[in-house]
Amino acid sequence: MALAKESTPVSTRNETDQEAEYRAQTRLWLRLLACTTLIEGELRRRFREEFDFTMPRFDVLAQLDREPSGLVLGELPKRLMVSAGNLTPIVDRLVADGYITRTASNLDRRVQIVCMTVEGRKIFRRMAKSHGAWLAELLADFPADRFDGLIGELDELKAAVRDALQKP
Amino acid sequence: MALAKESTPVSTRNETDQEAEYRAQTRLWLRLLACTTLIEGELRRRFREEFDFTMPRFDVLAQLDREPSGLVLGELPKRLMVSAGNLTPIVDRLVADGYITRTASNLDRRVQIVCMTVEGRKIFRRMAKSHGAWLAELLADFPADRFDGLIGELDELKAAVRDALQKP
DNA sequence: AGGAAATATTTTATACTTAAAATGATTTGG
DNA sequence: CCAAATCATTTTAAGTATAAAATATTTCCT
Repeated sequence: MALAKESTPVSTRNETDQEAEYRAQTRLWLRLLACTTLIEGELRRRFREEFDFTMPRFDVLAQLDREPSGLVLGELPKRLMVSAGNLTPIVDRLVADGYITRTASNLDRRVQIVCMTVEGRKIFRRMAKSHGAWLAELLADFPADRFDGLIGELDELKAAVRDALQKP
Repeated sequence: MALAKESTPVSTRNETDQEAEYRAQTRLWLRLLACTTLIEGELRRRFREEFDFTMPRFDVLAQLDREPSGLVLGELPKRLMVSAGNLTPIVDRLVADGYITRTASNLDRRVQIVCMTVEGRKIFRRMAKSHGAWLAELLADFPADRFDGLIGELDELKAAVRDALQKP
């Protein structure tokens, strides 16, 4: 890093150490971001080209595929880690296009239940299969015997970050 | 429109094995995405709250911080892995706010050079320090002795994906 | 030289994303 | 029993992102 053009006074020595420590964490973060961006960009491109579909739409369907009896709308932002307001137009479009239904609960009229249609499920399955194949293709050169190890590390990383976010 | 491209590198296996393999790769992808989303969301929140700044803007400044003599505008989309059109309004705003300058090259009037201002650099340094501290805080619970290992794995993963993207 | 290809950047159209305010429905506490 | 707090969802405003078309400039090829 080209930070040290001026000589650092003795009094800021711990500052320099601090920056050295930050560097390792920044490297990890940049690698994580680079991998995600790389894969995400390619997946988006293929979704668009092959199915004229977007990843956020696919992600919603993926959640609903696991729930044959549908899902309370409010569950989606939690599971997908996006804001609630974001989902409104996405769900709107999926409904308009016939992939899912949205029905108000009659126990609590604030609540809405979203559920994949038969036709939606059929199309989703086709896309999910391609999605798996694309990932397999993109990850083919990564040694198969190190998959589980990396998954485990990332699980721990995620747990550690979650813990850190809980603390304050 | 019809790109009859079969992306099935494991075509000799039966469907069950294929799906089982896809599952491991999907798990890895979802973990990667979850970690990135979690960290990115928190960083964005803090940038906004502490500095009323966004991450894309910070990312541009981070590139320019390494280049005291400025950077050809066209380098930014490559380094940041975003589209060129995306950067136009971001650079516009950074110029308007006095963080950077944009000057046309007089050797080639298509080309523009962007360069951080003295004031921009000062503010950037302050933000970069906080950014490092936030990352340190978020990653504090991840064992320090496994940092380098994970960084190495991610480097390999990135290289593998890049290779896979090169192939066709 | 003169027109075609290439290059750098911007514009346009569309979609995603968040934060914060607004809306409408339900629960709760005095 | 009703006003206030709470909750689920939508709307709004601003910013980010892409792909594709447009613009402006330079280079390349006879």
